[in-house]
Amino acid sequence: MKLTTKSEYTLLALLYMARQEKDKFVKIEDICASCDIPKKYLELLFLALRQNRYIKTRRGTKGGYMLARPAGQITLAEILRLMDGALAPTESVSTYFYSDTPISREEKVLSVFKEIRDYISQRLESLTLADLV
Amino acid sequence: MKLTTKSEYTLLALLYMARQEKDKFVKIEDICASCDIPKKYLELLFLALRQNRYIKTRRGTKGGYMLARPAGQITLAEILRLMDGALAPTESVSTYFYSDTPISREEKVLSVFKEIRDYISQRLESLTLADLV
DNA sequence: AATCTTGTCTATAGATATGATAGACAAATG
DNA sequence: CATTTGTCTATCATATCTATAGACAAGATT
Repeated sequence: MKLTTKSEYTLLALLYMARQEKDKFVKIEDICASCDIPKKYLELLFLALRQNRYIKTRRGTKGGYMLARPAGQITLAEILRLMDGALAPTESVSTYFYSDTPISREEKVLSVFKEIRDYISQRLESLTLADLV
Repeated sequence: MKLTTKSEYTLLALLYMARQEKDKFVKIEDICASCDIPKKYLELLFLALRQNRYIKTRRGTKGGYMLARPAGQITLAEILRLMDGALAPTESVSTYFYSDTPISREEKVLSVFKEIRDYISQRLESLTLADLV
């Protein structure tokens, strides 16, 4: 688990959108100005958000971005996973990891890391954008 | 928080030492062979451990490394912090961070991250090497 | 004393990840 | 058809991570 500016920028931008009136497209320019994010970089992040159906867009004058689903249906966990990968503190306890390495024989170590992983997941899955506005 | 091989290697090595009979110096060679860690790399990690008084050493034949304190007095938290830095999920909620950035105005986001940070710290501070052997 | 063994320390190299930018292209609007 | 705004791929600079090299220091053995 390493949350980078990708997650931070994305969260800021999504919360900005969540605060807009319903069905209003907001320009990336506005978000960048308000949240102090480099425009070209946020475009890249939005590309991923759009391809994963978290936001929808329209081009041209009057174009922009808006949430594709109600804020209450977008969890923090899915956003952070999309932007910065698995929430587990180490690869060795990431859900789809398996290999017979020395650390995989340290059962007690692994179980602590798994406990932490589960706590983080549950906490972040229980929160939606609506909870954070 | 990003746990890398530094933390994993270090933990493996410390646990190996914790399992030895008391007052026995163990050669880095042995640890590397047993835990599958590159020797030169582990030397580097041990340097930090030694400078921070977690292990003590002796050179020459019959030399090697051993824990400088009882395993029950070395917490997981201090080792992981030493090797991979702050346990907070993001810089923005790391203890000595302050700056007036957009994220610092998102109180609810920050408080979730702080909650996670506190959970991780408490969990890891409550565990010592002795608990993991 | 000479030599072997093992740890100390600084420098550096290669690979990967992160943060950011450039620019050609596509579609909506007036 | 010109302007505006989003789409997408490529690329770059910097930082971080993993690992190695090599000169040096000190304890052990003979």
